[in-house]
Amino acid sequence: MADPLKLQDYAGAPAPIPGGIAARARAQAAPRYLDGLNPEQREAVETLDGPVLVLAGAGTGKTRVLTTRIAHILSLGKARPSEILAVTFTNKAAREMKLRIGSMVGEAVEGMPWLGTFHSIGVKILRRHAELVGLKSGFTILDTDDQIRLLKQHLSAANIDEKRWPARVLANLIDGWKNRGLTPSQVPAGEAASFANGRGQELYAAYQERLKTLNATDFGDLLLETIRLLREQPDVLRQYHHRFRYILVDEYQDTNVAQYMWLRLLAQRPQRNDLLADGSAAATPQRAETNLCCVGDDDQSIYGWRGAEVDNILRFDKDFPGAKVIRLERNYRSTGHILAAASHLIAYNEGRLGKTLRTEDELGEKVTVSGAWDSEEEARSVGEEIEQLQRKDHSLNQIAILVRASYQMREFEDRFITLGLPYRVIGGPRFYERAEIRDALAYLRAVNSSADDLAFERIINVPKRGLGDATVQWLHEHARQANMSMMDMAREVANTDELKPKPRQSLRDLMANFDRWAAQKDSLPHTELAEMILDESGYTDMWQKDRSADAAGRLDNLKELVRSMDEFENLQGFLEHISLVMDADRGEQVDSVSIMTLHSAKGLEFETVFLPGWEEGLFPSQRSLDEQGRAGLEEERRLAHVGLTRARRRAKIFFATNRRIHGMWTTNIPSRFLDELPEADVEVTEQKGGFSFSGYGASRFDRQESFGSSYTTPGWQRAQQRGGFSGGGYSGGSGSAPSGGRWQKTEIPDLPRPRKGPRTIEGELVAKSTGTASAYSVGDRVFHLKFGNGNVTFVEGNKLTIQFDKAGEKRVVDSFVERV
DNA sequence: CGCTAGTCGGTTTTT
DNA sequence: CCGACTAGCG
Repeated sequence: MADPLKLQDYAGAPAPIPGGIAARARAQAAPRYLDGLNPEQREAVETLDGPVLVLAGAGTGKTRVLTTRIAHILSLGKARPSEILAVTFTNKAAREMKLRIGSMVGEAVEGMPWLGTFHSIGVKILRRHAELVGLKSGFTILDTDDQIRLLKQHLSAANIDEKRWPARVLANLIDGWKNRGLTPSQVPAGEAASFANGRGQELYAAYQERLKTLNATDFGDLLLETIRLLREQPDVLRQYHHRFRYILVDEYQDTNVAQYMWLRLLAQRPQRNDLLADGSAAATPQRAETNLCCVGDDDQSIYGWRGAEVDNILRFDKDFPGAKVIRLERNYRSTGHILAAASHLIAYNEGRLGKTLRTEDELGEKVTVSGAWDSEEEARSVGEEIEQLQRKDHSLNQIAILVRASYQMREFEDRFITLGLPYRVIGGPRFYERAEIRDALAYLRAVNSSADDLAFERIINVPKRGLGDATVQWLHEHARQANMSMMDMAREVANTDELKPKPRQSLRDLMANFDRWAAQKDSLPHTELAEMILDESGYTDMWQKDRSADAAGRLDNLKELVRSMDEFENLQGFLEHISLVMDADRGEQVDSVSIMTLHSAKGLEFETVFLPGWEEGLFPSQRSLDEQGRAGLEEERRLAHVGLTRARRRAKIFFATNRRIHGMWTTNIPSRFLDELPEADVEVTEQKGGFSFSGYGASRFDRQESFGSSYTTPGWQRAQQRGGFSGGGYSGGSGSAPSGGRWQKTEIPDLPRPRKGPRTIEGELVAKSTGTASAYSVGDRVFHLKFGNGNVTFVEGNKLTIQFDKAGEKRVVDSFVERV
């Protein structure tokens, strides 16, 4: 620690006398960090003893309460930084919390080793006591990809047809069991039977067995094994009970059963007598208290589908008797109309604790609802509105488009590319999940430990070096028989004539490389080692030769990876943390519109939020309804609530009558959520008398005959053929065959619709053209970030028409391309 | 072994 | 429509 003295100062001593006086003195000085908290927030910060549940509605200062509470504990000397357990769900949240605590208490935050995600804290505990659960402390953590590859091996070993019973499905099943804290023997018979004719449980058990031999865990084990450890080793449990004087949990509504069990073990301390074994425990009066503080919002629980149990938060006061429940209902984010709309909507949910959000802000703009004929027009409207805002000097960084499903994004991307409107897509594959990163890591893992079969297998033929399935299979079997790692087996067999000459030579070269790298592992700085490995293995070369659009990006990612290794002491340290902590937080500084899913928007806020796709079937998602029934609907509604409450000043909802999903045109009716918005806070735009606010029976958004302008979209043409949209848009028929179902997919034969791009939008394009001649001319070879390489075929002002090698013909603004 | 043409199946995402 | 995965050929 950089400055132990300062740390001591904050921490105080457990003994009551010096800390007490100092604390009182500080309290009288009315610590500055408490300034500006409202009474409820203050109560949440100052109620330190016993279980506390803080129900923090959207925008009510949840993180502030959490961080201030920690600062408060520290400055009162109630606990040392190392005696506080603070749990979040994501690394991002943990980082942010650390940052904010740091800004209040300074370096003391560096002494908080127990601030992190459930998983990272689980690892920390497990590494210390690994032998007690049958692991060695250097165990590796497998991610989903490794997990699936391992399961594939098991499936083929068990002679199970992978077509019928995919490894993916089994992985999900096992994950689900682990989320619920179930070990193989605890899996309910009925569920185990659902996979491979009742062999699910057996496979789960075999998989766990295999993990132990590999000295590996998957993500679920990080929780499950910790639970097992704490249950089976009372001494260890006592040690942590003693250590953690205060426990704080963020986003409690997202906890799953395993996390809940984990938490309860740590938080539900035995009564005081049990603790008196330790001398210092007797000295402090509240030792036996469960100083647990959970912060969450049942109305923002949107991860039920991956095991989160809203129930955990709903019954908190039963689990922790005497719990104090504090509601934070003053919203500091959104204007009146937005908040009213969101509150009214969420009130339709039955399973909730119930909060009433208030704001002292002005009413502001009403939430707008706009209809569009199809998703293309929807994207066009959103684009126009954004450009209007842009003209009024609104920052694009303060604008977000929040969609239900990621396939909705493309439409906006296409449109924004045409307009030359900068945007960024948030989410998508995360940094460490990208193939190139995983490959690079596999090389490093294999060099670091010759026992890491999974890593070795991943890169044995990447780049292609003539070591295909046959060779890998051979190595696999023989390594297993000889009870040695694949790498060791490979090293041996490379010098015999058991393999055909070609693979043998390849293998020999590869192993020579590995030996050389391993020899330099300790002498060379690990970043240099990494660069060397990536170069000499031919991996960098492979991407440099690749001419696809994302190859450049991948090379950047690799550079980024090597850069990020700098922060670690050595290769070992880097690899230990990488599997848990690696995520791309490379904040683009360019002013741009954010496009993301509603899920990934949780916790964020923007001045203006666009919410497209509010249609039955899409939002609420039909699948959610089918699979989860009412619970599914309520979760979708919470998602809508999350979406609306992301907006500070403007929320703009859209729905499209026609949408192309997977190449099929579907006709949808407006979302029921639209009917659940309060009339007084909503403004329906861009319709000429079509919408009548007729109460909740017949949707007031159902009737759509009256969009005035002329449209050339397929949906419109189809509608005209059919004679308009009477009948509420339910019918999905193509005109010939009658359609039964409401969500019937309808294939439209290729109508003579205008070619995508130029024609329908010519007017706008010309109007926006800068007039200055483009620096490009016909025939130029250019590179585009999204579309890759192509040739310019037409130039008009700053707009280029480009024939891309892979993506086909597109029209883009010239600032989006560069010459190659 | 590696490439390519065909099939299949497509919410939401963290660790 | 578009990507991921596989069977089957060179």
